[in-house]
Amino acid sequence: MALDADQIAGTLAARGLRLTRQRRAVLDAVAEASSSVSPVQVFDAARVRCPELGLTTVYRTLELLSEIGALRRVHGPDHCEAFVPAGAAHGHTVVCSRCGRAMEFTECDMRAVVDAAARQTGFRITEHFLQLSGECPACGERAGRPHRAAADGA
Amino acid sequence: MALDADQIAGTLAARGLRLTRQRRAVLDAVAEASSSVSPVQVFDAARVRCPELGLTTVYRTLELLSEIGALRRVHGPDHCEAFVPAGAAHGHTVVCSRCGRAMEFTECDMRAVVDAAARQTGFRITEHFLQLSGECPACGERAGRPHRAAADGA
DNA sequence: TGCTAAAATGAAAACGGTTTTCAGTTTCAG
DNA sequence: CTGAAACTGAAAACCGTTTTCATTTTAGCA
Repeated sequence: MALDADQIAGTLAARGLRLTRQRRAVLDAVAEASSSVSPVQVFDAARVRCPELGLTTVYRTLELLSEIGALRRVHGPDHCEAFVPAGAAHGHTVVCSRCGRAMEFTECDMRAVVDAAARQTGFRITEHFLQLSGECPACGERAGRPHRAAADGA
Repeated sequence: MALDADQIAGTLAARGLRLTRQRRAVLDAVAEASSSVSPVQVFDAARVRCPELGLTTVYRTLELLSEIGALRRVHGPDHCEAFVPAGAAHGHTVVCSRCGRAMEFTECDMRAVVDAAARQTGFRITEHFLQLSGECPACGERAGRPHRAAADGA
């Protein structure tokens, strides 16, 4: 997920802040994740690179990086507090209910749904959180289901 | 939100469970709320009717009523864990990010989106979790936004 | 190169919401 | 009436998050 470390470093510097080794580790951990991640997941992942990293710093950094727009907070169905790289914020996640593998999909046109909801409720809708789940191709095959082309769409 | 107490009592009875005074108080508290409510809000509201009600019971009841489909869990603006009465129809929830008020919308046709996601990822999609958030009509007006008749079919 | 002030850090304590434990009460079937 | 199961509230335990605090790192500068 394209998170330009230099650019982020610049944004921080403009505030007199720094992109330290710890912050870099947190940033990378979120960027490399295949789905939204909770603070503890970030902690575990980032610790591989930066073993002396503390959980406190993870929280502080997630907060900070959200503030400057590098990350985005999302409400996951499981963990309420989860983070995704800001670039992926408008993509959505498909999670395999068998193996947990997650993929992003970006070709999502929610306009019709959002418009319908706005029409029905009168809300001015500004955000949507969508998470799909099902069976990934690998699990489908493993379960003996013939591997139909992805474009099949059924 | 129409929550038919008799029907719920029946659903509970089918499991050998009961709609006690306390559970009834919790149910009513959520049903009467104008927005999504947190466990503590339910506690406070239900206590007016049932002063000896304990917070523990509120948690247990909210869990139970969600399980049988009488309530729906949503992500509130402040509190992650919030509840709204579940409409009879299987719908989705729109939550106001200002005041927490929630509405259901049922005219949701996710087929296009789901198909697109399946096409892009190769997943066989079986479930979706969708939550919209934005600004409810009342908050929109309060914020000085002209009341465009979104709900009036405009 | 040293020095200073600000930024940043981790460990531990504090905090607050949720869950579990437990002993006692209510309800229902027989 | 009696026994078993459902149900309850208070208190304790639990767990994720935030705050506190003493220490370390860093950038700017003489």
